[in-house]
Amino acid sequence: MQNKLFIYNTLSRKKELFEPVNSPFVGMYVCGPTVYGDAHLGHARPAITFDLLFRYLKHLGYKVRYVRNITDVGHLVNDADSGEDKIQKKARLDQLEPMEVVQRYVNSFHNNMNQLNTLPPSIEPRASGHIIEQQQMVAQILKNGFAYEINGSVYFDIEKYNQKYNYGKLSGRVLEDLLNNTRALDGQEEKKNPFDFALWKKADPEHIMHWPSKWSEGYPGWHLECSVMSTKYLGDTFDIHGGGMDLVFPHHECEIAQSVAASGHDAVKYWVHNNMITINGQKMGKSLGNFITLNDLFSGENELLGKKFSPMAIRFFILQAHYRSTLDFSSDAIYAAEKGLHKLFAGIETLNKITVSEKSSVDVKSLEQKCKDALNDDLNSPILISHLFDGIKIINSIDKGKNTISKDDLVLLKKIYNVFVFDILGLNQETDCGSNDLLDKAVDAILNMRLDAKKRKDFELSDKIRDELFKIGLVIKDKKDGFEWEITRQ
RNA sequence: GGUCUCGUGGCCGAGUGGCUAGGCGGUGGUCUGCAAAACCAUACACAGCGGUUCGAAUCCGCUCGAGACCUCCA
Repeated sequence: MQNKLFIYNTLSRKKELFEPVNSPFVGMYVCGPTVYGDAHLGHARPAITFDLLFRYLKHLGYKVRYVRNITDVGHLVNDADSGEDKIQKKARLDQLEPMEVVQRYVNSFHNNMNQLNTLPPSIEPRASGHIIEQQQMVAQILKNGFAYEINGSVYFDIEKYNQKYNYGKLSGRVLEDLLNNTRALDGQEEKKNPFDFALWKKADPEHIMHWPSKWSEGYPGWHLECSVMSTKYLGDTFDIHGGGMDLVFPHHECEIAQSVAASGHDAVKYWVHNNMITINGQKMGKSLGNFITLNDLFSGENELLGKKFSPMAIRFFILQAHYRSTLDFSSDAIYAAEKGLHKLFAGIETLNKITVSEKSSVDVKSLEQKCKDALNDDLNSPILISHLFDGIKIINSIDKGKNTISKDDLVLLKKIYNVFVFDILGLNQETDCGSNDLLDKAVDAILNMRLDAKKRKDFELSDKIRDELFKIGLVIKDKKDGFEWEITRQ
């Protein structure tokens, strides 16, 4: 294996050599959204991070099955195990059928994910479609003695589990410490222990999303769906489980406990977590209300923005930071990313024009190696991008005649940009959305008249044309033998 | 309060015990009728104080500051 991918495993807190359980097959499960609102910038991060991983693993030749769930039931608004279902709440507020809410936001999510050019997962299972499987897992955990039933609800018995296994190994928590520092929460009377969590919850009379079971008319607990759906589609033991860092505790910790309690062994080999996007240094999140939806970013309709940003600018913005670092949002930061992306694509256009020589005065092979090394080092996309910018400098120097490139090297150089920029980073060149054939011809006609004016040295007229076009959003770029123009984004 | 993470130049953001990160912005230049765009070249940094070391921004300790998780959260 020439490529050795190292990936940071939250479980060991180390970068580990990636070796699939059953090579060349790779199973990857990523926690998807709870669909009760439009996706915001925070949702874009795991989507893009694991899209990058998905693409890179495929590039390395693995057969990857990528499963990302849709949570359409079971998450509660308030305290753990009491309170109202988020989707139900939203349905009540909007006077919609719960599944209507789900469908609306699933559609919106898919649309946003397409805009960001993330590849669709291989399987996108929904919690509501796996109620029976979840009940089966609850039964198995009960049978194994790590859960108890009370008043029609079933709770996971943390203390019992911790006697035999280690609850807290993912998040580095110690159960005793947790117990000593518990906040007082309401609605926990039924539980033996505050850290016990619901596997099955009896529905209150007003609760409209519920299913029959042998314990009660109720609904599944909020950690269960991932344990169930990941192993159902990826097998008892699979390679990668991903998600946001905020899910490490308690969500993923509980998932581990459930899986181990049910099957006796861990299901996941590598736990991979992306960090948060912050705004003014603080986590962007639904509950804090400081989030910006992707739709707002793309349309510019937000006070914080002052300008709209293309999906690719957002994608590039996220890829310019390492996935395990926080990334601070600001309009300026995304603007900078957008400009950088423009420069990258301009360089690639130049690459497609440069001419070959007998020999190369540049080292293309080492550029390729640096790009590979960057990704192999825990998906270091910012380093990869910095090398790609170095390459752009080389491309420009060849174009200007300061360096030369051989035919073979040019082929390789083009391959590098195709593979890394388009295939792996998943960037694409967006077509000008406002552009069309008629507009192209009209602007060309005007600019040809401007060219005539310039030849007559009628600069007053030519400048006026340039200024007027600029005002309506067109930038004119004069060239030695003509002109180019493009639409500026507002 | 407990556990953990982080503090890099105007901004975003890599990295690391000795070798330029990169992008945006700034400045200077090439180009241009002038601009713009593009390209080239540059300056600006490692929170503070100690310690380890031939050498630390990088390791250790302390101080200050910010944040995450402990409740749904990507």
